[in-house]
Parts: sequence; C-alpha cells; structure tokens
Amino acid sequence: MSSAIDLGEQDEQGEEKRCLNSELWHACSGPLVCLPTLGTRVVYFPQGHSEQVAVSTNKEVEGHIPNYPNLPPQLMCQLHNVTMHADVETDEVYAQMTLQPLTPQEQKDTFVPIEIGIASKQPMNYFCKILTASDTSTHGGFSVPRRAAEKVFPPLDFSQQPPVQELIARDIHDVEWKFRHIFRGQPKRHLLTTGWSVFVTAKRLVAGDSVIFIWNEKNQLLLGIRRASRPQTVMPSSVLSSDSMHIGLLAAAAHAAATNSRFTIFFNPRTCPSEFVIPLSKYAKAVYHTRVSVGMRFRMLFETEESSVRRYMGTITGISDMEPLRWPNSQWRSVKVGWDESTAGDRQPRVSLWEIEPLTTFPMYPPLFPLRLKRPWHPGIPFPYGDIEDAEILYNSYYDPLLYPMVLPESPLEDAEPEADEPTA
Amino acid sequence: MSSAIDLGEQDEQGEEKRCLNSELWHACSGPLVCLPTLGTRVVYFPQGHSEQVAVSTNKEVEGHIPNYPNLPPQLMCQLHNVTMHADVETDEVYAQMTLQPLTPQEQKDTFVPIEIGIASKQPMNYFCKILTASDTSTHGGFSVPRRAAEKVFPPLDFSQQPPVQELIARDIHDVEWKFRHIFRGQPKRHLLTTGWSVFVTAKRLVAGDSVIFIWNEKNQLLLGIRRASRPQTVMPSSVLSSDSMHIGLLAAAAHAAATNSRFTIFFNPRTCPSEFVIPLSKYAKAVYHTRVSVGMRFRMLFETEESSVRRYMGTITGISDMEPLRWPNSQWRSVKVGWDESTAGDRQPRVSLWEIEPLTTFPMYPPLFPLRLKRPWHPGIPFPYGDIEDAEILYNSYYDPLLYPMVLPESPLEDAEPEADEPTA
DNA sequence: CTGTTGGCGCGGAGCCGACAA
DNA sequence: TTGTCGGCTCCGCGCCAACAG
Repeated sequence: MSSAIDLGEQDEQGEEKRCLNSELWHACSGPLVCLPTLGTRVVYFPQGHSEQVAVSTNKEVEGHIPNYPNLPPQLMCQLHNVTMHADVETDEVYAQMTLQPLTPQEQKDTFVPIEIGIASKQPMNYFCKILTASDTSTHGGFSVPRRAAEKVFPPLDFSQQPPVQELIARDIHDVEWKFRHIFRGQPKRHLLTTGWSVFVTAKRLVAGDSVIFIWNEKNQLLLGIRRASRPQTVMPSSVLSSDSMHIGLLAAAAHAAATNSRFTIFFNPRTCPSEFVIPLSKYAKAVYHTRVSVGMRFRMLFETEESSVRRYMGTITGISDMEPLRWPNSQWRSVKVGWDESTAGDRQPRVSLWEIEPLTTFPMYPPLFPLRLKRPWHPGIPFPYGDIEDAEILYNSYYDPLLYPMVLPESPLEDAEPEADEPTA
Repeated sequence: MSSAIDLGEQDEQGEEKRCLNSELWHACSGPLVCLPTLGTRVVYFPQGHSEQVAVSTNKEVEGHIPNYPNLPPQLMCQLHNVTMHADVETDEVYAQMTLQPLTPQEQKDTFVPIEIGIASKQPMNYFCKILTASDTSTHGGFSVPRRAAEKVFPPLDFSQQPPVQELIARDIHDVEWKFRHIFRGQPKRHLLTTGWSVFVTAKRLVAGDSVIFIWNEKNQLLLGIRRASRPQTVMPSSVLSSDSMHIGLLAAAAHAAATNSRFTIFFNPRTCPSEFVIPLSKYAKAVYHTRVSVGMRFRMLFETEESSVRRYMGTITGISDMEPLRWPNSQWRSVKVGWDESTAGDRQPRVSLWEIEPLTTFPMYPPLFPLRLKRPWHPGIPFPYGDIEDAEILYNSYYDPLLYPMVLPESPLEDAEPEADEPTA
C-alpha cells in the first residue's frame, strides 16, 4: 500500500509504481537525509533502529528484552536493495533497505570505497512554505510567496488582465493535481485558487504543515507535503506490541548476522532521530580518522522549520557507552555533548562521531605504509577508550581508510559467546 | 492513541479513557468474538498470532524465520490483563492481553475451571444496517429500517406533525453525535437527517460499511461502525518489516516462555482469521473430550453480513499437522475439512477442534476415578495421532476436564532441546 | 510583501415527497 | 417497506479587493 521508487534491483515485494523522481522523496525527507548507495557496504546500528521503533510507537521499552550476544552494536552489511516509499494514506516518506551481514571472509577482503552515499541532491528550483491559517481555511486559496512563484512556477502571460494559468503538479504517488494560478489583488500577489481546497482536504493538511513545489529539469511540476506534527505519528499498536517490535528487530538482525542472510529494515527519515544505516566509508572516516576529546568544540547540522540547514555549536562533555550493559563498546551516541544555545529543545544530549564536525582539527599523520588493523572495532574486544569513562582524549587512529585499503577482522564472531536467551541484569 | 476499556487491573500503558460500555466493543467485534476472562488460564497459539500478522500486513512470511524449539505450538498462560481498545483514526476494534506462561509447578497445580470466557453478550436492543449508496451520498440522510427504529430509538411524539426528536449517540471513543430523527414521507418512514452527513464524513464511511445502534439498560444510545473492506486494512509497513514482526512475536513468546515472564499481544477480531488465545477449559474440552474421525460431519458457526450468526456444514477430510516441520504436534488447524456449499469463499480448509461442533456425538464414558494424565499435550511427545497422517479415527481421551481436575505435566520443558537459532530445512 | 477579513455569488449539501422495487 | 430520484432552498465554499503589519 505504498508507492515505491526503486533504486536498483528488482523489488522483492512486487511494488507496482516506480520511476518517480527521487527529488521529491528527498525534498520531503529533508536536506540532511542521505541514503547509502546500492551495492555498497554499510554499517547498521540496532540501537538506532530501536530508537526509531520507540519514536514511531511512542513507547519506550517496558518489558524485558532478551540479549543477543552475537549481535554487535555495529553490523557491517552489504546493501542489496534501497527503495523509496510513501505511505498511501499519509504520504509519510520512508525507505526500505535489504541488508546482508558480511561473512568473515568478505570483511577480510573489504576495501573501503570512497563514495559516501547518494548525495541528497536538493533540487534548485523548489520552495517550501509552512501553511498559514489562511492557506488552510475554507475561506480562500493559497498565497504564494513572490520569489517562490517566480522561481518555480512557469511564467505568467502578463498581457492578460489579470494574468492566469493552470498549473498541473504531480504528488509523490504520481497523482495529478490542478490549480488555478492567478496574479491579482492590491498589492498584486500570486495565488492558487481553484483546486487548492480539494488538495488541502484530500491530504488533510492543517496550518503548520508544509508544502513543497519543485520544478525539475524535465519541466515537471512536483508537489510534496511535510506534516508539522512530529509527535505521535502512526501508532500501529493494534498489530504488535512495541516490546515485540523491539525484540523482532533485534532477533531479525541477530538471526541474519548468525546465518549471513538478508534482512529488511524500514527507515523513516521524518521520525527517526538519527540515521542507523550509514555508509561504511563514512563510519570508518569518523571512527578512525577523527580525534575528539572532552572539551573540544564542534558543529553539527540541523534542519530548520523552513527545510533549510543551519549549524549549531556545542562542546564535547564526555565519551562513553550509552548503554554499557546491553551495548558495550558501541559507537552509537558515544559522545556526550552540551549545546551552546539554551533553546536546545529536541537536540540530543548524545551524538555519534559521524554526525559532528570537530572544530579544532589536528594535523594528520599518514602512516608510511598501510597499517594492518587487528580487529579495530570488533565488538568483543574493547576500544582504545572502551574502559575509560569520560576519557580526556580520544583518538582512534591516524589510519585513513579513504586513502588506504582497510583490513578488517578475520573472524568477527570467533570469540563471541553462543547466542542465548537470558536476562540482561 | 486509542480508547481503552479496562476489564481488570491497572492498565500498564496509562490509557486515559475507560468505563465505556463493552457492549459496543462486542457489537463491533461481531457475535462470535469471545474474550477470555481476566485471571483465568488460557492457551496461546503462536501460529494463530502469526496468521493475524500475516493478514494485517497483507504479507506472508518471505524471508527465513529462525526456529524457537522451546516455544511449544500451544502455550499455557495466566491471563493478567485484558483491555478493549479502538483505533482513534479508524475505530478498528482490538484487544490487548498480557499473558504469563505458567511455570511447571503452576501447570502441575492447575485445575481446569468451568468458565469458558466472557460470553459475547449481544445486547437486546440493537440493530446493524449495511449502508446503501443513498445512506452515504451527500444527497440525503439515513433511512432507518422501521423495526430497528421502533426497537432501539426512543419513541417519537406522534402528536407532532411530523414527529421529530433529537437523538444523541455516543461512539466507542465516548464522543457524542447528534442526529435529527424524523418520521415523514409518503409512505411514512424513519429518517436521520441533520447531523448524519457529518458523521459519515468524519468516520469516512462508504456504501457497504455498517452502523450499529444500541439502546442499553442505562438508557444510553451507543453508535458503532464496522467497515466492509476486509482486505488490506492497516499497513504499518513503514515501521517494521513483516518478517521482523513474525520473528518478533515468536521471539517475544519464546523469551517469555523461557523466563516465565509476561508478554503482551494484540488481538484484532475483525482481521484475525481465528482466535489465538482461548480459555484453557475450552481447549481441554475440545482436545480431550471430543472424538473426531475422517468422514465425520460437523457444524461450525459463521458470521453473516448482517452481523448475525449462521451454521455451515462440512465433513472432516483429514487430521494432520498443518506445518509438520515448524510446528509438529500442533492442535492449530489440525483438522482438514470440506464444506458442503460450493460458495466456501473465505471459509478455511483447516480448522481447530474447538471451532467445530461434531454432529455424531459418541456417548461419554466418565472414568471411575480421576485419571492422572502424564503430560497429555506436551509438545515434546507425540499425540495419539501425532505420527498418523489423515488418521481414520481420532479420540483423545474420555477424560473430562470439566468434571474432574486435570493434572498437568510436571515439567513441560525438561526434555526440550536447548534454544538455538538455526535454519529449519 | 503577505496574512487576515468583509463582501458576495453560486454551486452543491441537504430536506422534501414522488415513485417503484 | 425502503432505495433512489427530481425538485427546491439555503448555507457556506471560495473568489475578490481592502486593509494592516
């Protein structure tokens, strides 16, 4: 029950619609969302996946979750499939990925590629407007900001009085919507009148939601929506308990890791606090190439309400495991931070290394020869700072995996305990 | 995001609304739905739970699902909580249950109680009408069947011309809806006019859906809906893959069974093909008290479109495991049947013993003294017909657990294999 | 430049009985 | 008994410019 944009091989689930311009999907997802490239190697974080489920179901884990000792906090995988989707009911965008954990041999043979994912190619001719009360009321139409209209709408014929034209825009399901675009009033302004209210009604838009218009290279007008209400989106509680969902994602990943078989995940960019499938190269660069220490200043990108990007500044206050018992030696949100601005409403108190940009860059010392790293991030053995709470200085390695091939552990599972189903504490 | 009707102890999830008349929930669920009683012992069937997920997500299991050898096909549990809910968006009814697998000691001490669940007390003064095209069009109101109006609506004052009154009905979320009830036209008929269309719009009703009006003992008018479209209800595919959901429910139940801890399930009576949590007494009566054989005739209750009940006749064509590899010795849909009427559209080709009513009843031979059954339905040891495909005659026991206490296996897990995460085939 | 409001006209929501099934 | 339709009325959707921020 969703439209799909297939980025690669055959979609396993027989989705029908494809070939929709992925610009619209990315525009709806936001400027910071970046999907990994099909066929490349990625790192999957069960903790991040769990966070998404917790946000989606609006419930933290309540019951007891079994341990999966063979499931590392970061799981290297081959990305076999990436498809973009949009919920038919709500137009909520999400991506489906098919991952396959790498065998020890594959990990050994791995060379970290250079590419770091599909750049979130924000289209040039687009605009995003937050709907006002007037835009969504039944009293009138949609007031188009002047610059927006001139940039993304076809030019009006100003010989007419008033200048009018019909706009045809396609939404993410490839459905056509027609609007009357008129330039009138005193002072003059661009308006969408006829056709606008049926769109608002059909999409159930309210003041505070946003619409996105895109004029792409093929001279097509695309139309997307983004809902304001972050809290409590879908609540599929009537299907499966949230505890079972948490167990399900962990057990599915653990099973796939144990058997080197494929598993499928969904990524909801609008609800998910942080991406939990990232390119291996991005991970390697951040973990082995970056030196961070307590007190260090950093920048981090955030999305604004108007769908643009701004930087927030902060200071690293600690480096430690987020969940030492369940996920020891995890890179997920291992950096504790404080934010400069007091209005740090939804900014997390913990971030991951690849999310931030340290300000004080140390000079790099490339090694004289390719360094062989003996299981540099094996979950079974501690990190350099693995036992240090709030370490003073952390530097992972001078080794640059983007410049030199990275040698990976020969057998990441060889000293792990047999998988059991036991309580944590 | 749902209303809840609490049947017992404190709801763990902090739901706010309660105390709604459960008559409405049962009316919306259908006349055959019967929830087990709080505090009693029940039998949980992972296979049935899996069926519900498959129907809800509209996807069969595609990937590979790990085995859970310690999870028996029928799991005896204590029922700690039962709450009735309705989805806020769709009014879809569902129940939440908290189950706790019994310890070997508890199973040993079990006496099968007599009660067999909350009788689905269909209220007396109610009616259910399938909406016509005229009922749902914007052209007019709702045509009330004469008998229905006279039975469940307050009597009109026929001294007026025409007789009119205002009806106030509460839906399952306790929201008030007001309607103008008038008796007019030539010939005279009961109609709901003002207020009806806003209800149809708000609930997104279409022709084919049903409405239910109930006049309960407290002189309250209740109003429920039932949607016609059985196929593809909610599709929460954007949260968790259906494979992960299947794994999740199995892993959650297996973990709870291994640790004797509580787990939570949701039951959707409108989408679920068969109830997968049934009272222990009902199970025991069907499995130990009933003799069935190939060729035997039986009756089974089904719900009609008009929310009433009718019997369909059929013949038993075989008795065997539905999924011999994954669920050996399972009572779930162990009876293969053929239906008399060729229009057996959605009637399953396999049913469970407790769903049918054999027509040829053998005389009962109560034992002279309480019979001690050594693990009569332990999953690790075969049933009397466990190795027989399409057995000619099956009789489980003359022992009647409703008349005599049933002695249960001392340790249902003692000879099970250690839990592993291995492929099936 | 753009959000909101008063004015107002017209299309469809919605009430009615007439039919017929 | 009740589903659908033509007729009719009137409410409110929706187009317009006038403001003001």
